[in-house]
Amino acid sequence: MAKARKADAPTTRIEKKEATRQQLIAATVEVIAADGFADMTLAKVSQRANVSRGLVNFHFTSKERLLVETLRHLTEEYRASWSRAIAGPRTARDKLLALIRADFSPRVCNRKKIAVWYAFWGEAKSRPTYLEVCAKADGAFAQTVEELCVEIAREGGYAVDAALAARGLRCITDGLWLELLMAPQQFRRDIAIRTCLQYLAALFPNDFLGSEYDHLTQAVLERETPA
Amino acid sequence: MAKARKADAPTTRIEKKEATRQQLIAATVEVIAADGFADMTLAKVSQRANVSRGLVNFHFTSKERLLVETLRHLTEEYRASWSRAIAGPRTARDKLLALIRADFSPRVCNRKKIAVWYAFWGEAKSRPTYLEVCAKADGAFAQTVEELCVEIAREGGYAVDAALAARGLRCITDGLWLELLMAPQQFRRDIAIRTCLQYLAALFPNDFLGSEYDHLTQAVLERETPA
DNA sequence: GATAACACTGAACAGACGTTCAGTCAAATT
DNA sequence: AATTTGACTGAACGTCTGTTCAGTGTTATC
Repeated sequence: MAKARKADAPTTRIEKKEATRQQLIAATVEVIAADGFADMTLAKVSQRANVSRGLVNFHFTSKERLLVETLRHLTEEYRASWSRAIAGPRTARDKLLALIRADFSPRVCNRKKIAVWYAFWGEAKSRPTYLEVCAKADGAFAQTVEELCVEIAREGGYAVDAALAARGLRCITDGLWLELLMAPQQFRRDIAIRTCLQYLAALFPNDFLGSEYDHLTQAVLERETPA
Repeated sequence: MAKARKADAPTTRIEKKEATRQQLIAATVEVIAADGFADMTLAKVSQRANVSRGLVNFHFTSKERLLVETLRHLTEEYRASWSRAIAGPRTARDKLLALIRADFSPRVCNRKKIAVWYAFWGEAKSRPTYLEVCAKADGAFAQTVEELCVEIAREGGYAVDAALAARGLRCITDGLWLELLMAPQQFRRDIAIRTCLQYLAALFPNDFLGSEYDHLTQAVLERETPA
């Protein structure tokens, strides 16, 4: 029984270390979402993670570093979400639909996570490190959306500025996130997706307009129902 | 010379009181933009406003109240901006254009102000008062945009969901604000306005598309040049 | 011109904050 | 089995926080 152990309880030292590290990051997200950036405290984080006060500094050296690592975790999670989403479909049109689907998937698009995103964005101007971390992630996402729009415009023979179209789509999804944050009672996932589809249908009617419209919304929603 | 005094230096007590009150709110905006919500301190605010430490509590009772009043000031300033903008034009189309123009006017749409907006939004989930203040303002704005879209859709005979169209436009402007905050070097006012115009042109082609497209952008920009 | 009102000051206070570190104990190594 | 390693604890620290309040000087009132 030297190396044998229960499957769900990692006992090796490095596994355990990484586990509590993730636990601390998760607790940080919880605390920021619950109390806001200004009232986020290492005492609260360690309490929510069920560890001692001093452990955060042991793992992350300082509060600021913990925050940066939390932001990195968020961006990586988001990147993984959309990059997984576009891996399946073949056509640019279907990839774009998958991207929208991923953007409103409950895993990344829920009020708790979005509150944390906005908290970091609000601090970004005064802490350039946050800006840097976000810029890298946003840049990759923006480029992907733009490439898809370019391809759709080219293949469909649309006379639209694809870069502008891509920027518009990204803005709409960001704005919808804000609506979930600020007016959660009137936010509905299906309406959010319809807002995006309406935009795409207006710009690329041959690809997104018509009988498939409602069908698409439906299909997108069905895949989301788990949460 | 009983009541006579220099025009630019208010000397009556209530005038002076209101002046320093506004000074404190302005200083709060400055500090949040410069240091972020988490590092905003009454000591910094009073220092930037050139008043003593204890004065904030004299005027606003508590730090939290100062923040609420600052948010109220921001929402009121924004409301005044767009409501002044739509007062001039006659047609719904021109009102909508004026609304967009106002949304990107340097007076309300600059990186400092937007950083503060996002700071408050990031805290809104944990402080319902912020949510309440914003909800009222956003509700009025949303309704106005929707009414304009409804009128354009009806008069132009467009077969679009006007509510959805209005929501999309609001989201685009919000998203563009985020771009100014997070990627200021690549943000350009003319591109932002074009992004909105492209959206409107796609939904209401007869009103926003065609030869006037570039002309409109130009006209909008000319009015903005002062800043 | 005397009195009252009041915007404003700045030192003082208690509490909470991030950070440090000597000590602990279980897991890895020998 | 003995030893070393290192993740983890929790009390202690200096600092900075929002808030209070007795005192001050100017403005308004009588």
